[in-house]
Amino acid sequence: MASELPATAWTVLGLLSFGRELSGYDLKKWADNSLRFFYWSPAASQVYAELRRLEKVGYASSTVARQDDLRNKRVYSITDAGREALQRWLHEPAEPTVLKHPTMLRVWLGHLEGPAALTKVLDGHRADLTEQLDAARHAADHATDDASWGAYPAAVTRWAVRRLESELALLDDLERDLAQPPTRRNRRNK
Amino acid sequence: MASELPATAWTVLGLLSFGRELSGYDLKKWADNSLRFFYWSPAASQVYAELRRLEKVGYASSTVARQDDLRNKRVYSITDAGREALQRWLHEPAEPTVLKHPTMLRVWLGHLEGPAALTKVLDGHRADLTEQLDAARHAADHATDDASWGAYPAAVTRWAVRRLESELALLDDLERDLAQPPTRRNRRNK
DNA sequence: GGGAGCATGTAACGGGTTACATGATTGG
DNA sequence: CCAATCATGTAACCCGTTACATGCTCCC
Repeated sequence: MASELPATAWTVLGLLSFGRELSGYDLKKWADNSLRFFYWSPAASQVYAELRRLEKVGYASSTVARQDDLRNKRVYSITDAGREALQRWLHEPAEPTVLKHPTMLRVWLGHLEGPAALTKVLDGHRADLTEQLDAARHAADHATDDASWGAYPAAVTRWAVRRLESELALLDDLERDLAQPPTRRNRRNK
Repeated sequence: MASELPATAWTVLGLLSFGRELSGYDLKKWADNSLRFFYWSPAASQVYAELRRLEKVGYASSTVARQDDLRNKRVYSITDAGREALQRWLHEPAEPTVLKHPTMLRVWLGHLEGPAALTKVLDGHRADLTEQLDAARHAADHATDDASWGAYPAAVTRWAVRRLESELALLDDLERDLAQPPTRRNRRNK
């Protein structure tokens, strides 16, 4: 059973499932400003590769759209078979969530460094987070106003915003914890 | 400059940096009940491969410890060069955090399904989260009581617990949001 | 003139996974 | 006796990345 196709193929097919005709270039752009906030954005070359694969198995079809005179691009749309396959995939149990947090790994190795260096690491991370939060807020506002992608993507981008906000809060908690770690005794009882 | 070694090598070396002599088997176990809560746990075969690599570049050294008569295992320890290299690595800017959330991907594709199927997906995810939370709490309690790994790993496991708790809260928020999405109008102004 | 955006790819590489093999010991 | 745990690896595979190539058009 397994999965029939790699994760990237499903996400690309997912992008197509909103009913638009999109080129590889478009797909990469949409991935960059929606998918990346809760999943990830494949390399451009990978997008093209998956599109060719999807077409080969009949889940997508393409036509060449000439726009001006010599400007050509190949646009893809999802097929009925593709939509069905995607639905089947949705019903399978979700793969485990992946969280790979290099900053926490560095904190975890704090004994090599001491508190001073850690503060620097944490500050850097906080800066990254606020930057991401900003981008996510823009995406969420846009998705909330522009109804054309539907309610679900909008809700998910708002989720992404709240997630980043709570990551920031978690960072503060961590710093407090490092300054004043709980012990067996003073641990609030669960 | 880049990174000299793959991420797994640094995490394995990190495990070794706590000063114990550990076998590949041990390493895999420690990864499973600490690292995996905020980073990830490499396959056993990968652990052995990285250990051989670390030894080749002089960041770890190994000796064969025979325990009974014929039970042998190869135990590794970090070298001075290894500790220095690890410290250098800590100082480089952290790689971006990776979050790959298959459940949110499914919600994002909610238009293929409708609310009923989504509830099932979300319930499944909630079950996963509570299970993980349970495991994380055990790890955190253990790390808080057993001082032998030091304060930093303990603080990070507690961070992991809080993170999972807030993920659960975020799930509730998402469900409320899906039931009653904000619009341009009623959006709290920011 | 040149950089940015549009548009699509190829080639090489490697990190990490799964599946499998082996064999010993311990405990129900 | 069999399953689980200890303990270590090999082989095949492939997903996905980086680096690179190409060429057009628009705009400063």
